[in-house]
Amino acid sequence: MSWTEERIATLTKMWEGGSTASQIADELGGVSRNAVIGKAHRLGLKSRPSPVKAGEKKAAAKKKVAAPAKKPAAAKPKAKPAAPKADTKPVAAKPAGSAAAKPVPQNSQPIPNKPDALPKIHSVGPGGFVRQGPGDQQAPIPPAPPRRLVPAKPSPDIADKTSLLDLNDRVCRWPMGHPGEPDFHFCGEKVNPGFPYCVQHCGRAYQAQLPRGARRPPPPLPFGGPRVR
DNA sequence: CCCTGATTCGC
DNA sequence: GCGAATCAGG
Repeated sequence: MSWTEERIATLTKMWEGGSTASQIADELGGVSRNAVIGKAHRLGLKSRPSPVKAGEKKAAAKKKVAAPAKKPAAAKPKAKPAAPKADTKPVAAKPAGSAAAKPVPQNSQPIPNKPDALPKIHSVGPGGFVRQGPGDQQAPIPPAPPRRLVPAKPSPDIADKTSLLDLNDRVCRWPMGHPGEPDFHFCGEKVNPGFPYCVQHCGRAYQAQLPRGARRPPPPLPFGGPRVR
C-alpha cells in the first residue's frame, strides 16, 4: 500500500482527531499500526498522549533480522545513560479526566500574550483542515494545553452526517464519499453486532466466496470505488 | 498479558 | 520514505 493523498488526509484527520494508531491503521487497511505511527511522524504530526514520556532510555541496541554483516569497528555512540538532560521540565499535562482530582488549582495558562502575533493566513482545504504553508512548521505550540483538545467540527456542511469524530464502536464505519472532500462522512448506521459495519455494508464488505464460474459482476469497493472525474 | 506511542534502522 | 522490530509506560 502506498500513501496516497487521500490516505494521508485520512491519517492526518484521524490522528488529530484523537484516534489511536491502531484505529487509523484499521480504518485505512493494508497498513500496520507501526506504519501509521511512522508516517505520522514523518508527516510532522506527533506528540500525543504517549505512555512513554521523557527520560526514556535508549540503552537497548536494536537488532533487526539476522544481521548480515557488521561494519568493522564501527562503534556507535549509542548507549548513553549518562548525561541527564535537565532542560525539559515535566509539564504536567494531564488530560484532566478527573477534574476534581487536585484541590490545588494549578495555575492555568499565563496566557502567553503575543502582542506581535502576526495575522497568519491559513488556507483551508477540503474537509476543513488547515493547510500548512511551505515553511510553516506547525509552530512549536509553546502553551501545552492542559486539557485534551477537541477539534471543532470541520464544517457545518456535514453537521448532520457521521463525521470521523462521530465514529465509535456502535456505528457503521463504511465511508461515504472520499476522504478530504467536504461531504466525506461515514454511514453511521447501527452496526451489525460484532462487525464494524451495519448489516447492509457488512453485506458489501464480506461477500461469500462464490464457486468458480459464478462470479458476480462488480465487487463494490469502499470509498465509492475508483474516482471518476 | 493487553494496549498505547516512540524510536531505530535495514531496506 | 517506509515500516517491522523493539522499546517503554499504562
